[in-house]
Amino acid sequence: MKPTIKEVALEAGVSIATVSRVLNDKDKVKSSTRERVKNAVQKMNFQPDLNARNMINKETKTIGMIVPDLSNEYWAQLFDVLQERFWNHKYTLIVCSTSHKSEKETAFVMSFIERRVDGIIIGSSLAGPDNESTYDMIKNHAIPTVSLDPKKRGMNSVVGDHLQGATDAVLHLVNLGHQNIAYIGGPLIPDTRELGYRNAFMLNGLVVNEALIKRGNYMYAFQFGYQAVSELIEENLDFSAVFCFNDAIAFGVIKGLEQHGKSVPDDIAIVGYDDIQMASAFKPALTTVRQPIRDIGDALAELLFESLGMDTETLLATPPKNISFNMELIVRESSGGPVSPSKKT
Amino acid sequence: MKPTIKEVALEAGVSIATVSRVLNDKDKVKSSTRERVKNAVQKMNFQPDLNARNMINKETKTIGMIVPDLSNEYWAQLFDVLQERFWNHKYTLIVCSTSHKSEKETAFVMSFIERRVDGIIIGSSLAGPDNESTYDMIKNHAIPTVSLDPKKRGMNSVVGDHLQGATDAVLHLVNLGHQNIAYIGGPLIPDTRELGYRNAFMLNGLVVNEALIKRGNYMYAFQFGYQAVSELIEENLDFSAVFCFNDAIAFGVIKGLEQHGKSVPDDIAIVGYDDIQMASAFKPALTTVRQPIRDIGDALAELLFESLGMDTETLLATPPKNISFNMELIVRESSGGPVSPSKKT
DNA sequence: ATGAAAGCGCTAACAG
DNA sequence: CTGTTAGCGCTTTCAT
Repeated sequence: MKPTIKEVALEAGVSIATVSRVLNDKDKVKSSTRERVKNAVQKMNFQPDLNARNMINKETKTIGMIVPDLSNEYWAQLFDVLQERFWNHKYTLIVCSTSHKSEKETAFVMSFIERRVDGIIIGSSLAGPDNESTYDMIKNHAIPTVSLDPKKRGMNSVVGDHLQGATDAVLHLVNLGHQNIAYIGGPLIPDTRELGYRNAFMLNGLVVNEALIKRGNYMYAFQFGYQAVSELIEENLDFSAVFCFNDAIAFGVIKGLEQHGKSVPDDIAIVGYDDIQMASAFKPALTTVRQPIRDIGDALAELLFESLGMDTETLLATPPKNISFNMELIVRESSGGPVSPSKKT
Repeated sequence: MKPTIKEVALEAGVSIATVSRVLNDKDKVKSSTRERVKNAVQKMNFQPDLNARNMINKETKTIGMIVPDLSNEYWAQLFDVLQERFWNHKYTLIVCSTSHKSEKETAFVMSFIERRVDGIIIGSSLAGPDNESTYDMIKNHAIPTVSLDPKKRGMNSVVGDHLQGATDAVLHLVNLGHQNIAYIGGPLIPDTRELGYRNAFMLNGLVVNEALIKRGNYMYAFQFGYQAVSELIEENLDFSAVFCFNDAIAFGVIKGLEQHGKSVPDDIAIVGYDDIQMASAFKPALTTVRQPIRDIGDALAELLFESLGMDTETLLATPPKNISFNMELIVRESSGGPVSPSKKT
């Protein structure tokens, strides 16, 4: 058995209170006794039990985070940024990946509550009836939360302005002369990127061909893109460009296109979203929309820390903050650019 | 404040012991009282505090996992597989990403000990003096551990047979007629893949040109590959093929090669390692060595559960198990194949 | 079948 | 400065 504070006290010939004191060095302790205690701690290889501590402090120094898919580089990187931030404040970040299954989200939140996490970060945002109760649970337990989705039920949120990002992306394609632009979406509902897609059409007085929109609650983004574009081709639809929900889907789309003898960007222009590492390396290099992950992570952490410092009353009374970040269109080969992203109608 | 068992007991008009009983439905409780308690629980939205429970049960239902880099798809996928397995057994998996910094490994292990995790999974395996103490700490505290590195200090381990995998990969290149094969390694020391590389040379009576080996403790695999191959070119070295530690590096290498006007596989043949999703989509499609992630994850989980069920004495007395998995060479375009992987000298 | 009471390992008053 | 004591929220004997 691991040694407890009692054993250490015995070894050092002091009371457990004194041991506790040198451990937390709050109260004054005579330096000679302090030394004795420290030696005992060292000798017995003692590590205080964080859980026992937390029970008293009414906090767990733990943050729970839910993401839709950790294999997605965007989420992996965001996690990295956040883990770093929280670690510096002695918090442990627990991630749970839902693999786009909404029932899991609820289960994860329940487990977070059982574990008494100090805060929650919601990265996924699936639709469905389950979720209402999920958010209610969080509200009921008054747990500081930041969502990565816009204005979700009065929660704090940090979001990319995907309406702007998607609009820019599709505008770029329109400016290149494309009229029949397909959209291969993600599992999000509602999807701001789709809105941006429609917005770009509206701005140009164009009409969206609904048949050119594919949505899906997929498991593997890459495969989904591959499959969706294959359907588009097999349905004999006329399109000269595809805007994709994210880069992984875009890669799948490109692969699918090539498999069907189409070349990118000569036959079909492609724009992705996220600007993951591989985007610039891919052949053709991917035109995409870059998310400022670091900034998003920093803002998120800051917002959560703010809430963490409040008592329940203040927390409940404070209106949620919604922070938004601009997205940047990166033009590369896959869209048949280069064209300046600012070159609007 | 969240309701405690006391409040529930009051509400239901029973003692806390009874509430505890229906919560764990161990002892017999009259069905009428059980109902009353259940209603109270429901009404007050009560969730028992897992930490308080764990304090008594001497377990935390938590497993700590350390990986070198979560943005690496291999680790992300392995985490996914493991999270699923452990979740089914009511365990929470905490991942920590070291970003290849060995000091972090020690820090994470210490935090795991403080949190009294029930088990540890070590995915990274960095060299350096720090690590000795890290492993000693785990040993001292008698925490069930499975390493993803071979035979590390008498620990359980589940590993891919990278000696075999790398040997096959390089043999493939040799069979294709290459003699000057560079190796761009990873942060691991010792590195079995490098050994496989050397082994393939030995098997063919060839001599390794040490100048063609690049190693590095990098942050971003892709960039490292890019940079390493650029150095190779700038140093004016003669090589016609590159074997890479992983696929992300391979992509960087290909990018770097193209940037210097070399074409893959016509000028230079490339073989990667891992077979991540993108490998088949990349242009040229990447010849690589596939790791059986699912199998590795399953074996790992099983091994850890086995240890979890032992008392300290048995645990310490049980000799470590070392499970190894075969790797599979997947021949695609980047090596200038196709050649059957079994076609040896 | 149920309640009272003794802790789990630790911190935080409260006395000396 | 340091020891004693009362809990944190829960499980688990031991009685009843």
